[in-house]
Amino acid sequence: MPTTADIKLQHILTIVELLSKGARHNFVEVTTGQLGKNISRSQQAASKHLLELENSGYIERIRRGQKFAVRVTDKGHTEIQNLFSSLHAALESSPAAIDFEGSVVSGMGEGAYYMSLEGYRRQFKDKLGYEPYPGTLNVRLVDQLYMNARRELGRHPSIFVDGFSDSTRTYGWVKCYRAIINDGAVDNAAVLVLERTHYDDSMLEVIAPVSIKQAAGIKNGDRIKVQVQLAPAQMP
Amino acid sequence: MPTTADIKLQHILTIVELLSKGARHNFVEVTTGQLGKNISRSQQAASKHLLELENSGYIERIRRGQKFAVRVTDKGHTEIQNLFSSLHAALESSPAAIDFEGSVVSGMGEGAYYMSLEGYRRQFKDKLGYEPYPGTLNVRLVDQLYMNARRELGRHPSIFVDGFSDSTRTYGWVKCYRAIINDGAVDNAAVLVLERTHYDDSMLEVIAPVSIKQAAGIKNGDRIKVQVQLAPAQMP
DNA sequence: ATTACTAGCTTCCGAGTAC
DNA sequence: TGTACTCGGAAGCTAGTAA
Repeated sequence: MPTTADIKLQHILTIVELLSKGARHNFVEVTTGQLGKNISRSQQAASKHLLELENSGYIERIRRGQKFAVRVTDKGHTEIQNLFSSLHAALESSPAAIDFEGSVVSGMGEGAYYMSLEGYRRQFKDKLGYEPYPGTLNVRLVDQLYMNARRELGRHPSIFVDGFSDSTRTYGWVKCYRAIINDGAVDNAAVLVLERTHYDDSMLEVIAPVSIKQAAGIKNGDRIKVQVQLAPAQMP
Repeated sequence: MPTTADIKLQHILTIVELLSKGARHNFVEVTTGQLGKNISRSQQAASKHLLELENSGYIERIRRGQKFAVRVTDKGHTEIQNLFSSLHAALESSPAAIDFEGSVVSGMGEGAYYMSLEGYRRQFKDKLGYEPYPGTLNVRLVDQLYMNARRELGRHPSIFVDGFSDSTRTYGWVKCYRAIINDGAVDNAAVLVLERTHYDDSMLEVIAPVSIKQAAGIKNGDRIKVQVQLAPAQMP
């Protein structure tokens, strides 16, 4: 629960604008007209904001002839810092993991075949650190909710396996995402997003260095949880 | 000018609350009642917020029976990041300097006497890196604006010179702030804030390794600019 | 020119309630 | 239980204008 105290949301833009004019430590001259323009409000609204902020002790004003010189007080600065911290926490607290749930289905064998090609296997070894156990585990997602997440999975940064071609045809790229099966039964699996897939968004294809079915003690039709680990979020 | 785009201020709390519940990558179940409580609004308001955010593409919802599962979209996340960046810039952009303007007055000689005591001089040498030119320069501030700033100068982090005592009496501490005179005519001066001062808020006492009057080419009565350099702002 | 008051409009919120 | 509709009141904004 964000602890944004008792400052009015509407006043944030005003204080931010003042701060960016350097009003943290020095009194700066601002006209209500200019301020209004900068916060996309009328001159009158800006005037009201300043009055309210002054009455609440968030800013300090000194008459300079007809204009005012304004400075943000410690109280005002603290409020903005609190909001900043709330945003920081909210943006950081992303667990950077996407949870899926589905049921194990017998693969079509097709995916398993492609993934066994030397052109892919060599890259898996290089980039994932292991040669996958033969075959891919197919997971049929059980809820629209997971399908939506699946659809956008490929947009996240991935371990990228390049496509290649042999004498007869070309093979598309594969994006790999490290994943954990059933809360840790297998902790170094990888979910694959294929350039040319034969499945829709309701299917997840998973590989691992070992047999997932065996390691997790599951069989076709069983429920399975797949947690995709994303790269740590980047902060600007 | 902050570039906070077209998201409504009122919706920020809602998105932040959703994000802190982990709704960045996964759909999370939230009831409008609970959400309303957490953002200090009614259930109805929360419901309206979600509807508007959904229509604007900032969040995505999926019906789960009677409840909803909600996720923040990239668009929504970007908006919050933009606001975050604005705040960051506003809080950072503090030039961390306080400007003063005043006129040079002949000191009372008193300050100069105290500052020449060995108990102070040794610490100046240690902590400022130089032995001050004998005497302090006194600056009478010319505007209420500067006096207000002067009053709170002592609250900022300083180079602290301890008090001491000799056989006859005790001497108070001195807070030093590095300062620049007349845009660089002297760039290693220091403004002093004394525990026991005999001046009011309209006076600034300045020392430097050289004669400020001589280095800046000024005499009593002349206008002078003193820019106090604060330590870089700390970010939580 | 600048601040800020008033009047009126729009937006936002909360209560009651349908589903 | 849940969501979300309508409606009345509160809050915020703008235009006009006084000082």
